[in-house]
Amino acid sequence: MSRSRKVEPETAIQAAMALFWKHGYHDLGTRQIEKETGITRFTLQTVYGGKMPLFLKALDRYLDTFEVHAAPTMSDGNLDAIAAWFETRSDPVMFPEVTCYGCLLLNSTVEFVGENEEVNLRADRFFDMVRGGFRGALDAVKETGGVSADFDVDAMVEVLLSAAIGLNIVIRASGRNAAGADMANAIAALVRGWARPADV
Amino acid sequence: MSRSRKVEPETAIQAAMALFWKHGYHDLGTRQIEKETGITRFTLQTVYGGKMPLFLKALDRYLDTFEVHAAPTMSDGNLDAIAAWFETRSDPVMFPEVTCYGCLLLNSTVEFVGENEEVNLRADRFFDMVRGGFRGALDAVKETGGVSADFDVDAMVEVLLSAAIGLNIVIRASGRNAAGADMANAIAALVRGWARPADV
DNA sequence: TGCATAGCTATCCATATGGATAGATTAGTC
DNA sequence: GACTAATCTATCCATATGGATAGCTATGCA
Repeated sequence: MSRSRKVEPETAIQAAMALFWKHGYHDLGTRQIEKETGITRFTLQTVYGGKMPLFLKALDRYLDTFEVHAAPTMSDGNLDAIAAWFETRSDPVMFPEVTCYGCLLLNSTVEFVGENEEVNLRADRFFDMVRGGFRGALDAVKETGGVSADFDVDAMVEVLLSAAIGLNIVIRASGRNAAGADMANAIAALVRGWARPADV
Repeated sequence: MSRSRKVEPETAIQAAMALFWKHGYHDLGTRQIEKETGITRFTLQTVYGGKMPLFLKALDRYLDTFEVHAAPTMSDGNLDAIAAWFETRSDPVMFPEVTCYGCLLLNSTVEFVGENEEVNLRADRFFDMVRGGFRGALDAVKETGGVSADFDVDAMVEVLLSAAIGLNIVIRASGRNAAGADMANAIAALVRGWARPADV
């Protein structure tokens, strides 16, 4: 049979994802990828098809992980769960060493200005996931009477999305998750404030 | 005396600012700057000192303009003014052909990951301006009784900042100001909803 | 033990980058 | 009209980039 890969393909793509997360696409060279992930420049070409395909693979891996572990999916009808989702962001239990660089997909979206179709597809998936998560959560809250009857779910989904984006950008700007603490707490307070007055 | 510049220095820096706005720093070459602004590569070196100094000059110019024309400065104690500031963002009267690329300073902050001190200084100035603007506006509203007495100004400043950032990122992601309409309207609705119940 | 397969090392290449420089050109001044 | 100074044009340069290729090496089955 053949010779075995120097680094596990799975480990390799995780490492590549972390690199793109921090440096973005254009500011990361294939030689640096080789040095820091162990993926040979040869393998980068023959196995992954080049730098851009590897990048897209990293985006997909990011989205898969995000979907399972990080996306807002609280549908227990509790505003607190939404608030906590924001609070956790500034003090994450998982992967703090990469999440301090913000959100890989937001970063990529900013970098490519919506001019790369492949990146756009991933961005669409990402925004759908986040919007859908918030909508499901707020729908459940409204259904259980956690907010007043005239609460505009669609509008507040957009508000939550904007807040989530802002929080991630602020964190990236400083490179520290904790730098988003004030903002995260403020958003959490806003969300909790949506509780039906009688229930407070 | 000496020969006169091919393009007005003022026109040149405006054009350079627009280019950096769209393309960012790393993805814009000096030859492209030369072609699209009229700034000779020679002049870029001798007069502006190189690509990075020109970029920083563009950032400063952006901030100066932002401070005068775009920063939130409504201190009339009216929540509507704050709401309108967001609504205007998705249908700007001024410079729609560049504002559709988001906010130059946010873009730069994302690109440099807080690792360039000169860029950091500009980012600090920017965030101070926005936070200060929102705080002044909300303070005035609270003072005139436009919101309830227990309204947490500091927290809602952070909420507005996160919303403003999110809005600009969404717009950049699509390259169209109008793409931020739903989000802008939602944020405006949120702000108007802060009005003291008795006043609604 | 030998052979086939796939990965690795080490180059090579065309291109693009930011920057430097030398000679031509244009302006205002004496 | 000649001189001076700043800008322009046209190169040149060292470096870095993504990608391609040729020969070496390790792996596991026959």
